[in-house]
Amino acid sequence: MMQKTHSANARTAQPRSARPGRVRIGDVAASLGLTKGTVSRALNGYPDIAESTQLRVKRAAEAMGYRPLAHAQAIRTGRVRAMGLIVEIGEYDSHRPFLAEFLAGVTRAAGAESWTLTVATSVSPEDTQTTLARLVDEHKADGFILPRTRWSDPRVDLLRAQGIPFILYGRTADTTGCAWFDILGEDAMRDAAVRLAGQGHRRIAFVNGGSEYNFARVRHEGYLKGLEEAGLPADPALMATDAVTTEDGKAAAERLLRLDLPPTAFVYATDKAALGLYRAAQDLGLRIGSDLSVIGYDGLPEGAFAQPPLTTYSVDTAHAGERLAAMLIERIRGAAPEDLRELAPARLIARGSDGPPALSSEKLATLVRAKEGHIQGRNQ
Amino acid sequence: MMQKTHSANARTAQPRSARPGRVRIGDVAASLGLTKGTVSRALNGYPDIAESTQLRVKRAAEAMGYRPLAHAQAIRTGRVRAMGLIVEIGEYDSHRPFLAEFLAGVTRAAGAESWTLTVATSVSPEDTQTTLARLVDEHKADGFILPRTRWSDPRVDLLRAQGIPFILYGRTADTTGCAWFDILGEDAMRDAAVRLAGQGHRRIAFVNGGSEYNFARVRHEGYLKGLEEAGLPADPALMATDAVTTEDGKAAAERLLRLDLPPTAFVYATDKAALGLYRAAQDLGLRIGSDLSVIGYDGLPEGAFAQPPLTTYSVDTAHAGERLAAMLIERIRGAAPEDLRELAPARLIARGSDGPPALSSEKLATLVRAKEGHIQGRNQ
DNA sequence: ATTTTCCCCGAAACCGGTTTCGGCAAGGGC
DNA sequence: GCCCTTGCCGAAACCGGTTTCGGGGAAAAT
Repeated sequence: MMQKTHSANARTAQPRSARPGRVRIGDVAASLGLTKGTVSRALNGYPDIAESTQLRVKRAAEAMGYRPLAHAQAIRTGRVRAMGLIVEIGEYDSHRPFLAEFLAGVTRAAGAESWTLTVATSVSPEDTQTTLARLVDEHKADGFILPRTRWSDPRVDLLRAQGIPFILYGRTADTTGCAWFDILGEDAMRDAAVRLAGQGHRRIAFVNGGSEYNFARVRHEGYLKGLEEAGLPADPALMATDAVTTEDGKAAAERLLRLDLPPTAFVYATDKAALGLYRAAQDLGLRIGSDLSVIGYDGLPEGAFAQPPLTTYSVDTAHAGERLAAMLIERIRGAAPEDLRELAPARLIARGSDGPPALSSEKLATLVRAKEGHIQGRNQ
Repeated sequence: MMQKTHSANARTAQPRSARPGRVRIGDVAASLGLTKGTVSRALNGYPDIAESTQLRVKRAAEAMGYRPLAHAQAIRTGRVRAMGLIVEIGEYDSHRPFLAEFLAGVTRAAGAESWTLTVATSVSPEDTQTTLARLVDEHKADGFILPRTRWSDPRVDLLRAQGIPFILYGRTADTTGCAWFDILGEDAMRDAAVRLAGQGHRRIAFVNGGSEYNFARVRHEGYLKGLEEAGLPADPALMATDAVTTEDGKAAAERLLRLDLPPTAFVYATDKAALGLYRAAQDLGLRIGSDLSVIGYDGLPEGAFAQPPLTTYSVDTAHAGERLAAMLIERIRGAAPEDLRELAPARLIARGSDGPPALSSEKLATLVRAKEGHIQGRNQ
């Protein structure tokens, strides 16, 4: 192993350490007849440096193009000015479509403070823990953004135990020491249910996402609250869980439509799953927006291209990233976690997938049964 | 500004630098009765340390859970063990769907060597330059992955001038000092043309992507080569450029189909644009896979769900990321750029969007004209 | 038996910053 | 006129590693 390193070093034949030509703090100091300690304090705004000197130093540093090495500062300050993000990339990963926007938001806010973002990926929760531990051990980041919060989240346990700052995108069970930013998915689901009830729907189904995540919990609560506000009974038969993919969403829709009294309206916790209803409807010859109403959540671009375009509660993912990054920096700088808790609403994008029911549940049931018999007959 | 920092420090009230409880190299040394210099050399496999000592040290370090601080090493070695990636997120960004896979590949390979990835985003080429300069100045990365290479690429100029290692995802005009990994888009386009010709098509159109990128250049060449191999003439009227979005792809298709002798087959440089042909075909009442044939490129997931599913040349983006990261590390360790140039083929996924032409160009032309007149008539 | 060689390792410098400590000079109070 | 602040900066320690240099001791050569 050493051989490798040695020969490599030999080949590059560069001066043993940093880039040549780089201007160091000593250079700035020398050019001003000061010591590097003074320059450092001046640049960092210490109060025991004369205002005039401070200005002189800053001007000179600017002119000479001096930029302190982040890792050289880090050795003393213990801060690398970087935040960590571990993206869990499963087989069917639902934040894939938002990743670019999210990163854009995070890096924009981070860059504004001259921070950077260290990204890692993982394929499973266990892998996430391992990777997180490595980043922590090597201190590659001063704090972490934890997306897709689980109800009981091992990442939180790890970081809390080590006393490392973090911020959640989402909420979690044990809130002690937790800062977070989250979207009010519960409000969206509540509004969706109320909206559909207002259109005349009486049987409104709810298809939830992966139940290990916290967002599923709060969205479910919101849906229930919506029913309550609308004066509708909560029927467990009308609720499905763990619809992650479009296929899942389709399967859930089919099951619900085969009920004796099927729902005429559907609230989906995710757009991706909601698109499954479109396929189920197509198979059954039902028209979305009249025979069936559906409201989704996320603001997935594909939803806008569906026929009819999907009514949804859209999340500003870039903004979420920005807030998370900014808040994490505050947290690392010492702000109390209790003061860093922010919730933002999702925004309704009313499109064509919901409206007054064209059929009663009874009529819908006969229609479905007729079609199903037909399909079965064909298949046999 | 200082006030802020000061009060923040006071609030956290942590020991002034690194985490308490962290085991440092001195601790390992003390526990073995050695000096930290010796421990460092032992861990880094220097040949002037006795084999037995080396083993003893490594075992102790392992047992004590010692992990050197990356930035503490960096101050002397000049290496932070991190690579940089700047993702340009424009309005219609075509690598968005691949970003997750790409990051997965990059971080997998990087993590295998205990490297990390620093990600930044930008909104324009100018922004990219600024961001790149900042990362370079602060030495947040030892080298960079440059995706979406342009024919003349300012990022290359900047890094070359500063002597900072980089690797291209794609190729560029001036290859001096450049290492790269790329997909043989030219071969894919050539094969696509030959394949369509083999199915009996005589007029094969080509709809290219953004012409500022190098990939457009090579894919165009491949298409021309394919025509030549098939013994077909190259007709400039059958070629379109800069189709970035699905809308662009649709517009290009419509223009081409209005020709006196429209093409019966289309080679698209990107799947995203190719999906535009589906919309154009739908409007004109033409069936894809018989009336019109189309072959795309990228392996976009949406293509599989189109009706009929899109035949395409699929790119293994995760693999590309892995190779790029691994090669960049080699480059940084001193390998010559000339030895780090790798090309991989795209893989044909034959689906239902291509086949023998059901109509001649002449018949197709009358069909289109009839339909167009109809639409115009309706619109007026 | 002495000298030379070589193998190991300790001591100390070094990397590029930050932070502590102390001292000098000017200003203020008595 | 003297002492005590106060403001400002230099000197030096420090952070956690890496790398250079040199020397002690055992083995090999003479």
